[in-house]
This record gives sequence, C-alpha cells and structure tokens, in this order.
Amino acid sequence: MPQRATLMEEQGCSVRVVHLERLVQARAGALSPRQLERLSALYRAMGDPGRLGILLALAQGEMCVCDLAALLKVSESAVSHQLRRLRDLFLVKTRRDAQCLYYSLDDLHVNQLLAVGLAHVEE
Amino acid sequence: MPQRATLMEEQGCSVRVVHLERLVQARAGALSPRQLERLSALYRAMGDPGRLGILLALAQGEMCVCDLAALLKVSESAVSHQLRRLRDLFLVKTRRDAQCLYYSLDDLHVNQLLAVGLAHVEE
DNA sequence: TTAATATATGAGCAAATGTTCATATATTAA
DNA sequence: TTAATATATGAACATTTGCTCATATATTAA
Repeated sequence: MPQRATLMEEQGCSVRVVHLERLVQARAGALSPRQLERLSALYRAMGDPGRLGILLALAQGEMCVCDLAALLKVSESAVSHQLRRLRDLFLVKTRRDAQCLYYSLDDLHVNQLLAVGLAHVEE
Repeated sequence: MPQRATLMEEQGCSVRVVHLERLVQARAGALSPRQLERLSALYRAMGDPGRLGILLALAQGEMCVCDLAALLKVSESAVSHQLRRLRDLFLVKTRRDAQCLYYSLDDLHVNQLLAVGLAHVEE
C-alpha cells in the first residue's frame, strides 16, 4: 500500500493519488450526479434557520401559513416561499380546510432527520 | 377553536393568528436561537454537493485529502476548505499518519443522517 | 539544516440564496 | 356576483457562499 502520492493522468491533468484502491472503491459506490444533487438539495433546504424553524414547529403538529408567520416573526410571503421549497422536496405536505392550508411533515424520514440532527448538536 | 384569523398586537405590529394555542405550544418547544443556528449549520454543511460527496465517500472508509480531491475532481485547496468546515461542525475527524491526514466520519449520527436522507430521496 | 511533501488558511471575486414588494390565484361569505 | 380572506408567485436587490490564487504551516527525508 503506497504511502506517498503518485501522479496520475486524468482528463489531461496530472492528479496526485495516494490510495488508488480507495478511489476505485469510492467511485464504485458513488451516487449518480442526479441523486447527489437531490440529496444535497434536501439537506440544503433544512439548512436555513427560517425553514428549519418551520420544520421543528411542524414536528409538534400541523400549522397554517399565517400561524407559522406569526411564530417565526417573518412575513407570510416569506413563509410561503419557504414552504413551497420544502414541499417541492417532499419535506412537508398540505391539507386544506376552507381557506386555510395546514402544513405538516411529509413522512417519518423528516422526523428522523430532525431527531438525529438534534442529538448530534446536543451532545 | 377559531377558524378565522384574529389580529394580535406583537412588538407594535399587528399579526394575523388563527390558532393561538398552537403558537404558544410551538414557542414553548422551540430551540434557542443559538441551538437553531447550530442545527441549521449542520444541515447547511451537508447541503453542498461537494461536501456531501466527501461525506458519502468517507461513509465507506477513511480517505486523505489528495485522494478526496482526485475523487471529486476539485483542487486540494477547495477540499481542504470544505473539510475544515465539516470538522468545525463535528461531521468529520482526522487521524494523522506521517504527512497524510486521514479523514473519517466523526460519529454514528453522521452515518444515520446520510442513511435517512438517502432513504428519503430513493423512495 | 535544507528541501520536499501534504495540508491549511486568508483575501477577493463570481455565483447562489432569501427577503421584500407588488400582484395573482383560490376559497368562502354576503 | 362581488368582496373579503388566505396563500402563492415573479422580479429585483442585498447578503451569503464556495472557489481560486497566493502564501503559510507541519511533517519527513536528505
């Protein structure tokens, strides 16, 4: 097993590589660019304090748009934009009752992501 | 239980609220601003395709900086910047062997966050 | 000690992001 | 149907973010 980098030719550029077998293994197990983009978009959506505040509030039960706006002290328009993004990524879902749209977490994965993240931050 | 919004005075501004009891409940269970910032920073760090690629590679075993750079086809400097951020948030840790620094996932929470996220995206 | 290797860091710049404001749509009440 | 309520959306602007380039630090070999 080499401990020093060797120079490899890749796409016309020379690249330093120490453990070629790890590179090969990592590439074999890598996601497709499309999957990688979807997964990173999921975490990115949770990475804004405003949107995360929405998700944490919904973890305790469904809420409508104007209550979320009041809770987070931002405009209803801003909340609506954030909710759209969360919905596009299947992080939240809606239920309509008259004029109100009630938002809640989409599935158990979202609860789990929040729980594990919290555990990591609280240690 | 009111179905229509009532106007509340909050910090000098009037705010529409439909379900006051949900608001009170959500505020009681809310994180401190500091915790919210830390948690969102955690997800935000995972939300970049480059950094996520690093984490997914490390989920299969430790790697050094130059191998990661070769794998992800970016400069070693860029990888180093990304690794620093991941390390600051306790997502990765290091082990030194001679000149090489070997990076690996910091604890099981990180594996779990990746696994749950993948499950959510793959459904 | 000096040179070479491996990684880290700071400043600056281009690209991505979140909010606001104005306006649009959808549902219900009159 | 018309007015009122609740939410959604598009464009524009200010902030944040991630990369590059140059340089710095740390470890080992000579």
